[in-house]
Amino acid sequence: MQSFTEENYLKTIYYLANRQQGEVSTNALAEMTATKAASVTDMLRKLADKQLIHYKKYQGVRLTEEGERLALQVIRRHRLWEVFLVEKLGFGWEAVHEIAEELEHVRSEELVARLDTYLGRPKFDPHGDPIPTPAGKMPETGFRKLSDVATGEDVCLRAVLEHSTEFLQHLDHSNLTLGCSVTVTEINAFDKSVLVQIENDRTVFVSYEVAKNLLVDSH
Amino acid sequence: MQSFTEENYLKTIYYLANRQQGEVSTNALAEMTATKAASVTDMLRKLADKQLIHYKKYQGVRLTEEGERLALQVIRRHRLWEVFLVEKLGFGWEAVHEIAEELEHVRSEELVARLDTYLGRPKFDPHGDPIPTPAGKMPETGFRKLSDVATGEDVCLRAVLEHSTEFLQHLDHSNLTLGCSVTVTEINAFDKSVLVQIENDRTVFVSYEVAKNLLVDSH
DNA sequence: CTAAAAATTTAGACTAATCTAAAAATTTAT
DNA sequence: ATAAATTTTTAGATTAGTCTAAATTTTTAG
Ligand SMILES: [Mn+2]
Ligand SMILES: [Mn+2]
Ligand SMILES: [Mn+2]
Ligand SMILES: [Mn+2]
Repeated sequence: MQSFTEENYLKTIYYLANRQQGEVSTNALAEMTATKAASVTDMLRKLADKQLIHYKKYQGVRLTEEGERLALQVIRRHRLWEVFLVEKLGFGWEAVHEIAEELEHVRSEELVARLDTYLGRPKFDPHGDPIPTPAGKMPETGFRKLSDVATGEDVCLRAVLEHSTEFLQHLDHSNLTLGCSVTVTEINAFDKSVLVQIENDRTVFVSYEVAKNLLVDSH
Repeated sequence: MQSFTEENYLKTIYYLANRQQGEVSTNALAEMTATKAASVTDMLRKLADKQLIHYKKYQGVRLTEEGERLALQVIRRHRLWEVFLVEKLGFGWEAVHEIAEELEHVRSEELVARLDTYLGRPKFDPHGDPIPTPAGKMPETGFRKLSDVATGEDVCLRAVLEHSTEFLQHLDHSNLTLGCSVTVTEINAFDKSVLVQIENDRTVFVSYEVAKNLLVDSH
């Protein structure tokens, strides 16, 4: 059994490993967990002793199979709770992350299984992130960035890469909702901003910064 | 802001103070929290420093107003989550306490308020225990024990005093469900066991041990 | 009312998680 | 290829919560 702290480290290692390529560095972990590098080193030794990570001094860190399984269980719980908070309790998608950070540490297999059933076995969380399987596998999504879509293409908004309140509220104000169908009508050659038509209705302006953080697929 | 541990001590002090009369003893707390008396003493000093309890060495302990308010907030969260687990996720009433022990420590006013609304502002948890108000007051229930009911009286099952799995499952098997109306048809003079007729239908045998742990009211 | 028993507190130690400052290893740049 | 810069680890402390063993206070009983 792991502590809250150990679970948070495992989750963070998972995220960083999938953000960059190869081993995760001590400093990157220190920044993400808002601790100091010295503290991270101590924890890495502990996780290595428990066989949850591969760790050689000065060489960075990588999850073992068991470590990845545990990390994905935590992420599964996090994302299921986020679905609950949005779908059942009516929270906005910008408000749920903080609360899910706490709920994710309630470890009861039975609870997670029943919550999953209650929510209708969702495949994605409110931000479009895939929910890991009970067995501990992260589903692949073939999403690409809106900034990579060609003019005239008709795609479906699926996920956000940026989770900040400001970004999510900006999307709300622009009527850009996950699940909605958009057509790229124009791409500005200079600043790469795009105009998209939402659900064959109104057209909205999307800056390159925003388009880079929106994931879509082709229905 | 209190730690999980501090919240658990406050809650335990509240329960013990309302179980007996007067101050709560160090040993009673040690037993309830499954720690040693020496550890309790350390924590009592800390809670006293934070003005959450009245504490004089060797004299036992009592919650301050602020301490009681916090204890009741924890109990409110615990009981609301128990309602959620039974009503929404379909857990049996014997299975929810353990999980609620963890969920009760997720501190988000907004979460508790929304959960309360979502559940329909319940007044009682699955065991018939009253849910404290958001302001931190414990509602009074005028319940009395089934063992104190006279022959011929018609009452409603409202709560259990004993929360063990064995007891709760025994009630399930006897078709004794909270909310159901029972009439005492006979009281055995020797062992104080009673016969009750459930919902004007079948009659079941209730031992004195069980009757002492069932609370009822007169509709 | 004293002496034994019981309850409580103190003293000193341990673990988990963190920190700062200093040392060591690795990477980068001349 | 060496020196400088950066990253990482070690050393030594700190805090929360816990423990055992010993000391102290309160309660109970003769
Ligand atoms: Mn999140
Ligand atoms: Mn999310
Ligand atoms: Mn309970
Ligand atoms: Mn209960």
